[in-house]
Amino acid sequence: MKFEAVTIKDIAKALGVSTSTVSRALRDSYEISPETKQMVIECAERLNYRPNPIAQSLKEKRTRSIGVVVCEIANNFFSQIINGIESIAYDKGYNVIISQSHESYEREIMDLQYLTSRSVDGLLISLSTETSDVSHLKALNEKGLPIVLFDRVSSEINAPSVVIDNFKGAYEATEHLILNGYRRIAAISNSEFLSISNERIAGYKQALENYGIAVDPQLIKHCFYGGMIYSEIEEAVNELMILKEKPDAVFTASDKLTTGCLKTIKRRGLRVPEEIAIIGFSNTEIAELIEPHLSVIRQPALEMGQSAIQLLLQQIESKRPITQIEKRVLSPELILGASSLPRKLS
Amino acid sequence: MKFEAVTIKDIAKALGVSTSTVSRALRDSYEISPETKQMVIECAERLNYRPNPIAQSLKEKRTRSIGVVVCEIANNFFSQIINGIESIAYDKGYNVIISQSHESYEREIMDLQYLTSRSVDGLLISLSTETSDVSHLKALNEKGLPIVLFDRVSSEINAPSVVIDNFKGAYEATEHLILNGYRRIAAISNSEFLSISNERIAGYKQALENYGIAVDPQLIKHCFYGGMIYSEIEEAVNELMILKEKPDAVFTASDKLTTGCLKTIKRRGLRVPEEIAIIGFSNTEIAELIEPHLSVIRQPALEMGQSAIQLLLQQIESKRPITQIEKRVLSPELILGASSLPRKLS
DNA sequence: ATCGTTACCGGCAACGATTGCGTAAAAAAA
DNA sequence: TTTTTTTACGCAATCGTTGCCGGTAACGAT
Repeated sequence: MKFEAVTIKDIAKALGVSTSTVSRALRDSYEISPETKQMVIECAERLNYRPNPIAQSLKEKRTRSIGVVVCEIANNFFSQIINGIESIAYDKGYNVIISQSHESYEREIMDLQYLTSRSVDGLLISLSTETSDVSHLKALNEKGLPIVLFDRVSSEINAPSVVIDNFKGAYEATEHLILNGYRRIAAISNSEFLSISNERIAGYKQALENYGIAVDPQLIKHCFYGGMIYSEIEEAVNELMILKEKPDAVFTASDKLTTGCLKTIKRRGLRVPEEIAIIGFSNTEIAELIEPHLSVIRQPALEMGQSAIQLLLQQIESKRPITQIEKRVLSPELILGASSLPRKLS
Repeated sequence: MKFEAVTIKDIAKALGVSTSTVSRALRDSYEISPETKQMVIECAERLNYRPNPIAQSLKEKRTRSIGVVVCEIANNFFSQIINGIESIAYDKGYNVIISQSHESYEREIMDLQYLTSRSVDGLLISLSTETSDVSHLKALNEKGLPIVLFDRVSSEINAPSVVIDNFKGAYEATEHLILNGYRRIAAISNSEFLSISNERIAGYKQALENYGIAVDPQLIKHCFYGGMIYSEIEEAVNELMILKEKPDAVFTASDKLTTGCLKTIKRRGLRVPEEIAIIGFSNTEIAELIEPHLSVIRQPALEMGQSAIQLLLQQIESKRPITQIEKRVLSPELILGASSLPRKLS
């Protein structure tokens, strides 16, 4: 398939027919006699012919490949999503081209440029932290490139999306802490520019309000890079712990933040949950191994990936542009461990 | 870039020159006058022209894309490797097409078929557990497809490779256990068909022998799917724990095996390291959060990915076939925690 | 005998970019 | 002024595949 690839011409020459005939025979056209078809198909098999997808792409203006942009591959949540995407794409004969934005707006633009220049048939993207202006995506979408947003979305783009019910996840986690007796609950979240971040903080606030606890802005920390840089988390935790009224619990809004926060807490020698309880978003598969067992809000990452690519393929393979913009909302799951056990009053 | 992509023809028409002139001007050919070049370049920018890589591929018989086959994306070790691959590929203008074999030989064959039919310029692969026959890869390689093997390799294929010094990692881990006073050291490893598995077990055995400890076959367990199926590990541990002479320590030979084994041990309520010590290969970023802190052999995954793609690009971009088959060996790193602390004699 | 169908198949062009070859015009050499 | 050289560009083929148009033979109908 590399140097001496067999082409339709070789078959034509071998059989003494025209390339058009071969092409049609292979595509099972009605205007080719059964005998010729038979002959062509046999010859193709004998020569181990594989159609050249490059040439097909050039003609048909489709590449059967889709682009995926995430901030980071080496991340439980995103690698699980990619797993979901890949599995379905594979079944449908599409291939997946992966790019990382590393949370950089510029890099995201570059990625997109690159992917579109490679003529992907569609795009799956979770926005970078730095991305506040989405006009590049809007432009692409309006030009007719099928796009599906997932996880970190933007309402400005008129495209289907798959998200987690972030509000609910955060609300339930916070409520759980409240019901277990915690009152000064801190929140550590990603950049405030991120959709997911705001929704999660909103859920957190709503829970506090519903239970008559005042929201204290001092207790809300944002880590711009979402914990990609560990010192960011460390600083946030430190700032919380030097408060006059220290928090008795903390809610963390992402995977890296959760593990990073716990790491800092442990390094400071604080006992969990006695001195500070913790619950957070995380897709780690080893919450059970962490001491104390970590209470987590788990996101259905695999399903998210599958949903996203399904929506995309649906869009790609439908002839007419979709008018109905579907927005799928998946529910996160609360998995309770010992890190948020009922508060023991001392 | 989707519907009304600007082509070289559009520029030619707009400027009243031929497409060849445009092409040559854009490629900075010496036979185009500076003024014309200037004009063409300006026009190209104005129209936001992007060369169509599909057409280029068809002509140049290269796609600037490389295929990657791993058993599983959602795995710390492999996602870190992919991160390394992607970062360098991106810089060099290549894109990365990812496939998962899910440890299945058949699926691996399919993946390969798919990737080669997409005319990737090169291939990066870590063999599936089930793969014992590598003739498909040999054939591909001999046909001229540049291949680099990583992690799970086969000596039958005449291609560059990047591996971890598995023997050393296992040896040092086992030695560490011995020096800390453990004597009945069990080993849980992947399928015995896997190169890495054998090397790690060999290192384990060598360490035992060097310290005058007899190798007990009963203490060596193989999990065919390397822990993809949790029950496999559970069973292995259970078998070890019903032995008359129970092990006092266990060495685990992969990420999933390590965490899975610890999970089982914890579920059985065994104290670590008092009742059983553990050390194993793992690339988790949160070993520190695990109680007791997990002693791990950490593999330089990012570097492995980077090394592999460098070797591949080197091969792709060199005119003549490489005669020197390079085999890079990276050193694993022992990171000691509390799970393998010196044995307290009771 | 002529015409219209039907069944089959080939030629040509096109997708977008690149390139060897040819050549007109300009510049240099005679 | 004529010849040669250089400069600068166009033509057409090519990569592998497919779509459109057209053509031919065979056959039955008129």
